Amino acid sequence: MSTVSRTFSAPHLVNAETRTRVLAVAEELDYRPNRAARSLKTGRTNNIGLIVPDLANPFFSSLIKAAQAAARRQDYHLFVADTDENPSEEEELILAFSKQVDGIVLCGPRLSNKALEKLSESVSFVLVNRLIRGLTTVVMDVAHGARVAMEHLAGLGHRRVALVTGPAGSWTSGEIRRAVAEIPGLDAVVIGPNPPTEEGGIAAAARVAEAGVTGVLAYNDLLAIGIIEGLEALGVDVPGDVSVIGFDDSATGRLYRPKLTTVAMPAGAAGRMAVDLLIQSMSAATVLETHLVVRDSTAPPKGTA
Amino acid sequence: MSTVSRTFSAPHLVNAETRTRVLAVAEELDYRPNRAARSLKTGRTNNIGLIVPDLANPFFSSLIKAAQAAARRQDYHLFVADTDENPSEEEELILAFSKQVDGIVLCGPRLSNKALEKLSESVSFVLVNRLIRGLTTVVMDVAHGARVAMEHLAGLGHRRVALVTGPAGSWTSGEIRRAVAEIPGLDAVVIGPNPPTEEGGIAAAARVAEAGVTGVLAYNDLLAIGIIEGLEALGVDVPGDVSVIGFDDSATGRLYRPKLTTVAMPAGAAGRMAVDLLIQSMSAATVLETHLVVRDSTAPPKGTA
DNA sequence: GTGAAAGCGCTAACAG
DNA sequence: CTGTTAGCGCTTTCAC
Repeated sequence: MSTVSRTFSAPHLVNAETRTRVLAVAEELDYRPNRAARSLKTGRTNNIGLIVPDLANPFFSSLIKAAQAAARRQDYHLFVADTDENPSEEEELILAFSKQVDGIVLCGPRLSNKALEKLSESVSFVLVNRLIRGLTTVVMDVAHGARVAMEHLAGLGHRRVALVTGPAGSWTSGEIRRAVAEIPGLDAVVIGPNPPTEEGGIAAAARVAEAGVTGVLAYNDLLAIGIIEGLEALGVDVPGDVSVIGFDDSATGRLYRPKLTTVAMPAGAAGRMAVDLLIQSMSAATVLETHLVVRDSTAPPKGTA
Repeated sequence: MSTVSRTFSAPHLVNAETRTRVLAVAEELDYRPNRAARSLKTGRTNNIGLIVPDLANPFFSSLIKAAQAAARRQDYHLFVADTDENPSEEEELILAFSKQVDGIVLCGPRLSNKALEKLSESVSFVLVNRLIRGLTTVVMDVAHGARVAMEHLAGLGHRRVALVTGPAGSWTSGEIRRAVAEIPGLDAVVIGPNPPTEEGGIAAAARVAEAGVTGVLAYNDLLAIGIIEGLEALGVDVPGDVSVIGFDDSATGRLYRPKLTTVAMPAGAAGRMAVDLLIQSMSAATVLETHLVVRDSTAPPKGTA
């Protein structure tokens, strides 16, 4: 019995010939170790939980895809769940997962620092795009992305711009806002918080139009596209009258017309890293780079040419 | 000890007052039942596996989102995995999941009927968009969608059309092809199989252009968009020279310019139903309706107006 | 309505 | 290198 156990979980401890025999019989009997029993004994599950605000958001899809692949390579399975941008659901999910996983990758958490610190006592987790001292994190350098985006607009001649922020409680949204506020000599009006969706953008478009700006940086591509849709419905041309930049470099933005200028975010890399950190139970604070992809939704302001 | 157990898994068997006391102490001790131990004893896990060909495909994202919500409502957790369109990976995943879930939702499986029937002896699963006698299935009426799409093209005056099919092994792709072949008096050239991605579409565009057709029905929106991109790169205007229809009604297609005419697919409903069927361990063959959404990528052929 | 006891399938000392 | 043994935390008869 122990020999069988060892054959599966520590093959090097068993004679090669015996091992082959065990494997052969296992195959014949269609035997596979029961993971529940193994977890019960070892306390480890070989499962990872992944919690995101919105499963349907393409940014998180890429992240999940990469995370799943990374987990699978190391014989881990991935639970996924969606909080619907709802902090209390987030907490419930963490609790529900906690006994069933070795750790949780929490993406764009909306819970407070305090709540997160408290929870981290009972489950180990890796935070993606949220920075809390003492917790393992993978963040993207959105501040840099925001600065480059604003420089791009300034370089084109834009002087008065809008920052259309994302959900309240989003760390990246706050970072972007902070970075923009610190750019010397920039006149940026802040519009938000907004739901990070196309609808959110359409709703924000009126406020953008009223703000009398010629450039817009939006929290993500979906929001940016919504803004463009809303603006065009109001008779404002993009990029003729107003330039718009998003975040994420999503396929939707790339295929949209005008092709969206956007800050590329390494979603896949983040998913992969988070899973790897969790499995190696390393603590670290990793910063991933971002860069601007200039396409057709930005141009010099009217009257410049 | 048993009383505590009963308090959590069969509360009605325990005195209301005792129950309250147990719950209070549990709360204080931060106690939550260990699911691994429970599974070990009961043989049930309260977990469901969900396997899709591509996690990053928005069609599957919607399906997953709905499936997760349905599972969560019934206190089930969802494992997800991505086969990368690879049948052998699909089989491995099924096997890897089998001991850890009560059932598997298999979306757009690429394995053979025989392999699937064999596997169904050791795990219970629900098939989405694949019809096999005796297995529980949720399929979308893509044949109807294809017919309506072709009627739409015919109604606009198109006589010679192309059907750009999806991956080999895809049941929906086969269904669409069959349905199209059976439409009387329709001259349809079949181009495929193709990977169901934008790149696949770009690659297929040349063959579409050579085929001398004025209308195209593509396996999904991604492929349709790729075809449009490829066609326009070749100087062919959509819908001026060629009309294009996709399948899925994805956000990307809705936002793309020209706004894509497409066959709407009830991805969310399918995910929800599949999970519900699995949990109720019902066997059934459910057919979900599809409908055509006419937008801007279709128009009468040149010289008709 | 509650407690006592057995056992789910595995792993991890430990002895041989 | 292999076998023996105890026990992970729960559920489920079976008594009471």
